[in-house]
Amino acid sequence: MKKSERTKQFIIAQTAAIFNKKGFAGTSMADITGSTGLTKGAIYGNFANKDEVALAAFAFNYGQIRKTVHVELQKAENTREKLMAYVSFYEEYYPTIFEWGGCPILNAASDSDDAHPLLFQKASSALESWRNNLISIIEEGLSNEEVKPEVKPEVFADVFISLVEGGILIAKTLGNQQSLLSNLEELRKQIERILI
Amino acid sequence: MKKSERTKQFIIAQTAAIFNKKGFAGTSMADITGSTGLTKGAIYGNFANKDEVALAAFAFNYGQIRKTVHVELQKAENTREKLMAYVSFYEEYYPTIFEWGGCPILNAASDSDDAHPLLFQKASSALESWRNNLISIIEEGLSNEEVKPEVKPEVFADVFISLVEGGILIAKTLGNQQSLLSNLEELRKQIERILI
DNA sequence: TTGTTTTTATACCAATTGGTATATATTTGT
DNA sequence: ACAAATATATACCAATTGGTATAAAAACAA
Repeated sequence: MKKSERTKQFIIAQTAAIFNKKGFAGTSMADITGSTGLTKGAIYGNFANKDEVALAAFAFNYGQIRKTVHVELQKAENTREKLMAYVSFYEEYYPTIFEWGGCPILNAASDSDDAHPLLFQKASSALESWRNNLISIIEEGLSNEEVKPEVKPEVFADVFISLVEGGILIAKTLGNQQSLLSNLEELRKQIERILI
Repeated sequence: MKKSERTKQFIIAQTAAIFNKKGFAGTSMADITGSTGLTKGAIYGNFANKDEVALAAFAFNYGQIRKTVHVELQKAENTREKLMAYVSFYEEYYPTIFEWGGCPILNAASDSDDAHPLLFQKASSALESWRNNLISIIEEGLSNEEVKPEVKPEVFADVFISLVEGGILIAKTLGNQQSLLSNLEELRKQIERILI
């Protein structure tokens, strides 16, 4: 790995949480140089502009979560285990997610919807891919006769995502983890309810 | 109503949607003077600083929703009708909410959590009061024997809020209203499920 | 080790940021 | 209608914004 690539990764790692917490407009180049200890010369030598750092930071934040979920998902062997793997992931990692400023998809989507179309598109794609993955799991469950035939995959996927993101939002805003934990427990029940 | 108060209300009305869409850091004084047609002199003659305009804009956005929900809620006579009134409100007004940049509580909470403690506190209070209102409705339903005794008010309130806010988030991010509408339909079913 | 390429620090830039002093208009109470 | 109070426009401010040219320093290939 060349020096430039290492520096790039270092900059991303140092600024990812800042962008997630303060948003695109709220994060300045001074924040970036400050948190990395590098100068503007180094930043602009590795990134074309602030936008590219923000985009890379989002990809990093999202990638961390994606990667970890993927590992949990690999262990799962049927529909129940796959859906429950998501729940377990959030039960286990929510303190880390909170430390990093909350869910990057929620943050990036509501931060950039009107101001930063490129970042918004990335957030949108990330959410869509999560949703599509849930839909696939349920569709597979339907054809395997693990899921009740009247279940609509899209509808359940949206409820699923809402209980997770809503739980994070409430817990972070009210400062009580319990709201997320009880949402996850409720999600468990709703998963059981759609299974045969 | 004095001139200053009228101007104040005018500034708030013109900037409320901008703050909701672009966030605190993303909205500049130039945005405020631009959208009102007034100069800095006029703005700073009526508000101490940008913070106060942002705070007033949030209060306005939240107040609009609160007021309209309150009207719908007045017509309701029992637990079912009260809970359903919320659902009907969102079914009816979601196009307006989207035009204004989405739910002000969600936006303000995720915009200000790390950057602007005062605004975050307002968003937090707003969410708490919504949650408390739902809890009260369910508690009353419990003592009236309209709600099944095993129902936990806090848990259901969190699920309720999550389905609404999650639906808004998904619909706005993916550009499909259907996710919100199906969440609201699902919420209706979940309300029926806790009723006796 | 040397010569070339790449990476970084410094110093600078114009534009914009939030904010203020003040003088001129405009309301307002009488 | 008139004087006092209030509100607004203009011109300005220092600080910060994102970004660039350039020269020194470090990494790299031979």
